[in-house]
Amino acid sequence: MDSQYNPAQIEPQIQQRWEEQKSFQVDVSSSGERFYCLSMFPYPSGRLHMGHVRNYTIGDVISRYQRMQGKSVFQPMGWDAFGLPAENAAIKHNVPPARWTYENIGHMRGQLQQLGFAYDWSRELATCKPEYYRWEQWLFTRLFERGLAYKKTATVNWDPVDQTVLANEQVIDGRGWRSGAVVERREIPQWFLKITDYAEELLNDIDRLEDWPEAVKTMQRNWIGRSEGVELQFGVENSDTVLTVYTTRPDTLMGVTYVAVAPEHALALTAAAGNPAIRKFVDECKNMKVAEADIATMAKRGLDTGFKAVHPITGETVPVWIANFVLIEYGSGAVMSVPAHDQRDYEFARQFGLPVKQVIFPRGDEQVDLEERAFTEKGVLQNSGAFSGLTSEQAFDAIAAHLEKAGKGLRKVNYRLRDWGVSRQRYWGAPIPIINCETCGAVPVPEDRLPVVLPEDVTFDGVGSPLKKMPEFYRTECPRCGEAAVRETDTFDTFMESSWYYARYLCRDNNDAMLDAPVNNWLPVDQYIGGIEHAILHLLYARFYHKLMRDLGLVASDEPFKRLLTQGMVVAETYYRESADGKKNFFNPADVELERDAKGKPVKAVLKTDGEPVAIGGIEKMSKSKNNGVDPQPLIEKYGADTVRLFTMFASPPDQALEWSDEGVEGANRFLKRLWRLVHEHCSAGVPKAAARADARDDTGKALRRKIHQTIGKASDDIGRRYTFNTAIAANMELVNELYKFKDTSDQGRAVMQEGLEAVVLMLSPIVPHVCQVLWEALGHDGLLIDHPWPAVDKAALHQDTLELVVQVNGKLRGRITVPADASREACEQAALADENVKRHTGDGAVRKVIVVPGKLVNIVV
RNA sequence: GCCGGGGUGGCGGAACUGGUAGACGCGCCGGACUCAAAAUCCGGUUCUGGCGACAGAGUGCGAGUUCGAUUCUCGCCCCCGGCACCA
Repeated sequence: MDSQYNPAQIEPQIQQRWEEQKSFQVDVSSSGERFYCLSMFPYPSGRLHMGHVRNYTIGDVISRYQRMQGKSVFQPMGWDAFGLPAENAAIKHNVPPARWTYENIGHMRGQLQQLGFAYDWSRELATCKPEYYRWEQWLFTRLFERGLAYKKTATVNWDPVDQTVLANEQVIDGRGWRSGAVVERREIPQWFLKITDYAEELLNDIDRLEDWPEAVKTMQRNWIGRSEGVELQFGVENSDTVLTVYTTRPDTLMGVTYVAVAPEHALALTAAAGNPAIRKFVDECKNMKVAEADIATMAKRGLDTGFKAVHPITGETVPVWIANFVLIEYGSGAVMSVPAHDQRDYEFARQFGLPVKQVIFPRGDEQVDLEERAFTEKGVLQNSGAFSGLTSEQAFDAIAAHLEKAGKGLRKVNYRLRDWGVSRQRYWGAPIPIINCETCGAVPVPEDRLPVVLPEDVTFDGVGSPLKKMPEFYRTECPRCGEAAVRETDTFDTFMESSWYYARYLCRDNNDAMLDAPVNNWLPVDQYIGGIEHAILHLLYARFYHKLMRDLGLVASDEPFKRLLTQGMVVAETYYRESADGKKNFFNPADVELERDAKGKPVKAVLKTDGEPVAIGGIEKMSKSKNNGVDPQPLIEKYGADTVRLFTMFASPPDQALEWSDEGVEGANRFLKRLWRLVHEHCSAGVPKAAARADARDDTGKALRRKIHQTIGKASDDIGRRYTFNTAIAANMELVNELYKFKDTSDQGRAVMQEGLEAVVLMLSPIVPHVCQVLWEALGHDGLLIDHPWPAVDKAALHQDTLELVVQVNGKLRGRITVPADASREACEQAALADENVKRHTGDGAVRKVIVVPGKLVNIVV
């Protein structure tokens, strides 16, 4: 071996050997124990960012570890290739989205290969290819036939100047990002998948996801949002309209003082027709975003329609108001309002001088001050006619029964979850396989005419979808009646592609079916890894899709992902200068130098190019807008893939945010060089014969062997069970420090050293596979390390004759004692009480109690 | 606003089941090697007081449970992720 660690030289060589031997190609039909390890595939944005490197290193470490456990491991990679950025790039650089995407894929594939990930590249897929999305189109037509896909109107952000629908992120301060025009809400017809039909199963099956993070499961439960309540009707005076509302608190029904409807509600439109002020208000309500966060935080606005709603029990009337926060899409677009017992209703009533009627009173002596806020807890009913005196729980049943008997209401289980809108008014996506015929309506494209291929050679001007300007695409004939008809020009939400790719990897080349039988040998995915930002949408849609595919007989399991690891974000310091107009101009951390005080605390940051100071802006998620992204490419070139992999695994546990640090990368590289030198030094004196058994008799040798096997135990648990790769690495660094101190050059000593070095190389190999392969060979082994089993703990080496115990007096640390490993409680107690410093603190005080925690501590209570 | 997560030295983090707070790394300080620098090696490094032995304080803030709390309970503050058309 070379005396110098030279990653630029060894990494391509090792990668080439893996490739030549097809080390990571998997025979899907092979038998034996299987492990499917999947990282969320990337959007091909152009270059890998640190988030990708982190995600894929985690997956690679788990894959390589599982392989060392003797399993057949499948780890694929592909491209979530449809999406908005390709269209933005097309507008900006005048390049077709397809070309831009394929070029990005080419570049990023090269970067992934440089990082040495153990992917089966023979199964790579890209979702923008017709061979992929044809099956998604096929599935959609099946769902359409089953009534699981349907069309209804939905609200979108409409840019009146660009004549286009905007994504929420394209609406900035209420205006279109390109046109600057005030964005309007607009209702347009769109396709939906009935995920609500699966709400109950999606909720119940969360309980079976034992190896998912609790946080993700809780978020999904809350997102689905099952509730039990009553759906009831208010009549409207001088109108045929019936206002249907849903409430989880029917016990508060007698406290209703008004009913609120959405600005788009039929009753609001009727009121607007005869009243210019109402008309104006309804129009103004259109100027708001569709995002829930914006709706929840915006100023509440309302106006009386003049209509009176008739209370379903008392027959009394209450006013009907239009409120901007009531959404036409959720439920019926109307809500009953009980200001005394709902905080939002309370604030609205206060703002507009509507009455507050208390009907629920606390059970105990709790004080209720309706001048301050609503009383939202349950209690006992008063002022509620026949229901007065009942508890909230009793009143729920009594009022529900009363309404049901009168035909004015029904108990109902409700879900917060809404059906999944899959239409996008965009070009770069999978075409929705529907033909609109004037006589036959929406007709699915027949199976033998799929895929509906997206034309890739397009000109892009940014106004509307190019598909709408391509008669050769949309002009067709109705598959049913043969008359001239028009193709759907909307495309699918890209979540459609990412909801089933994990299964398609296993039969990528099957052109006869979406999935085939052998995929079930590998599903569900054993380990899925991706960003926490996907905790709800992507992971819920994929679960839904899996159940759809199951019900179509395509998969045999109920859930797609057995174990889930959600990685934290990659964040970095931000630096900026403010220009005269108050605009912040951000600088990349790579271009900034820090000045520190005597303690090393950063006090000032200067730009490398001009030496002038820049402001330190705080740590944020790496992003283009803050210009704090660190490009992994130069780091790979400077330090090698192993160093980048080691740093990303060492800097923090995978589920927490990772803060970027150039010095940390330097440190990771230093450790690899240190390990290299240690092996080199050891081997330059000749490699001990494999037959020489490490069996130390002296104390230092025994202590080192104990450390070696303790480290194996810890690293096995950290990598195999806990997924705390940072602590596994730290444990190996400790071991390397111990090996450096070990100077015994006898045959016996060198055998222990050999044992220790082999253990470190094996344990680190999933994380830094290239350097470990070279060191493994230097240590006298032939062939590929990836096929060597994970090291085992020698229990005999762990034995200890004596233990150190901590002694506390009243819970404070006062001394340490060394006792035989098998010392009795009493012996530990005696030894503790005999300690000089302990004596000083116990003094003359009577010992009230002594707590002995075996192997850990003795606490003396005085 | 709602749902979820987080807050520990100068910094990233460790402490896994209520039991030694600060492992490991970075940074900084000192030393060795060198003509010198880099690299490397060795030592120190939570804060305060003390030559030291040691003592006091300390895990966002305020209370509580406990022999003992970073860990459990309650109330608050701040930061981050998601909120259905970014992926």
